[in-house]
Amino acid sequence: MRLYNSLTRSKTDFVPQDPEHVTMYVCGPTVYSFAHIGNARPAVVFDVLARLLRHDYPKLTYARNITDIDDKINAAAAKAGVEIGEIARTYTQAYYDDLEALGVQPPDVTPHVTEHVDDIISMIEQLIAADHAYAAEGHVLFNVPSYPDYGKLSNRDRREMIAGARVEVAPYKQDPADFVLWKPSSDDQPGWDSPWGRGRPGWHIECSAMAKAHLGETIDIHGGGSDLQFPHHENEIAQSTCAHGGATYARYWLHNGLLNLDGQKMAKSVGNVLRIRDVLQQVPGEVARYVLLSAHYRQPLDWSDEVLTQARTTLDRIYRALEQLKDVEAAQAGAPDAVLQSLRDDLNTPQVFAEVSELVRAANKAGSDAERAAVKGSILATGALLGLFQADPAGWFAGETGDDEATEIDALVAQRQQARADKDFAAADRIRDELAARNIIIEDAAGGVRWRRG
RNA sequence: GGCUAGGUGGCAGAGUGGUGAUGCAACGGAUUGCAAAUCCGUACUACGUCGGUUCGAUUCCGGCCCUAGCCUCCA
Repeated sequence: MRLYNSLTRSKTDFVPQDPEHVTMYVCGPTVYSFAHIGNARPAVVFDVLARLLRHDYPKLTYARNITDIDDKINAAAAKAGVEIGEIARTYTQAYYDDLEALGVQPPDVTPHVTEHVDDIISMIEQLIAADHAYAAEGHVLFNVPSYPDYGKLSNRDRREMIAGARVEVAPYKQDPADFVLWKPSSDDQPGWDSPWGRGRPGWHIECSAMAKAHLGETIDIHGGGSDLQFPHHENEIAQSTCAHGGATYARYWLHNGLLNLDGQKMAKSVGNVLRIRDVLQQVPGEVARYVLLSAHYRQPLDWSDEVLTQARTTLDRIYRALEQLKDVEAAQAGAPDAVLQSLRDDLNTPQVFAEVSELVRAANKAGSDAERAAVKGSILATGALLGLFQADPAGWFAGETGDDEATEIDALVAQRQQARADKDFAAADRIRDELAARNIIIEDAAGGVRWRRG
């Protein structure tokens, strides 16, 4: 498997430190509001990577955190007049629900910051003991000059950053680039007792502490959005490396490209957010998932109604082929080599979709039962790696149709079939028009009639 | 201003130093009671721009233009 490592800015062979046990950590959300579709991209992309790693290696431990201590959560709670925990719980559950709808398998571990405050405190103590951090006015700060490699991941020169003059200068900082590991809480703010008084962790330390707690000092793969490369991941590297006596923190850094809406990145801070649940009102989760995988994960992805429509059309075509094969038992052959090779080439999902379309054509042309069984097995096995194509085809085409309505439609379709058998095409077309008016499209396939939502 | 990605046919989107993926849309044909679907085929003179290297560049190198991201919270 080859992966593009942001740290070396090159595609390299992936060699796990322990081939018997691969470890991966992905930055999860801060739960202060509903997740938007851009937040879904890393979840979906790294879900596919996790599936591939499980396919290729005997064991994977995949951790994706929930950041449930954050000043934005505090602000949301204050605004809503509820406890912090309630905000965190509400949006954590919403995140789980949204991802489930997108076919994302739960990671092996979902660490919460609130459960790791002790780990955070002890890591900060280690950093202070090693002279990489210092306490000042109730804060604890990481001393950036103490780590000469700082800036390596984001290819940034410290002096130039300071020249940018956008770093916050605070009187208690020894160096303008120093960042907060721990900060004091006022009485009305959530806080935890610590050697430096009652306070709460800064933004970056939680990932370092949780990765260590669940995956050890050196992890194989660390993923997240490209906007986290600096400062978040840079700071994680500094903290973890310095706390662990120089041990490598993450061996492969993977960053997904951002999602654009109207040519601009989608972000809560920009205000052009499209929530996952808004998208799910519009299309099935699988359509959204297909769109998220339709561009290479490192490329920017423009979200629009057009790409949703195209994804739906493509999935219709795939499910149509599977529907034709519904009476064929799929061969247990696994995904085709071409598919595996494409996925192992830095997760080239667009290439995989090209291969899927070849499979679909082969399915539509297949003459023998053996061929049909083989190609069905290939499509389903490919889909299992992508988290797609696993739905029941009839259910896919019925969409949101209720059982009662489906029964009624089935009856009308049967009537039309009888009319056609009687060569009463006027009656048959009348029924078809009637259904068309309800946005139901009839397809007279070789093996029988099929109907779908238009 | 610094750093990092990109700029591919009507749209989406891979990829490659020399036989121009794939899907959608378009067009023609087969099939069909008619449609839809499916299959076959065609086309769009596709690779931001100007130079360089090369027998040959969309693919390598350099300049320029443009876009997005990061440099501050952000997936």
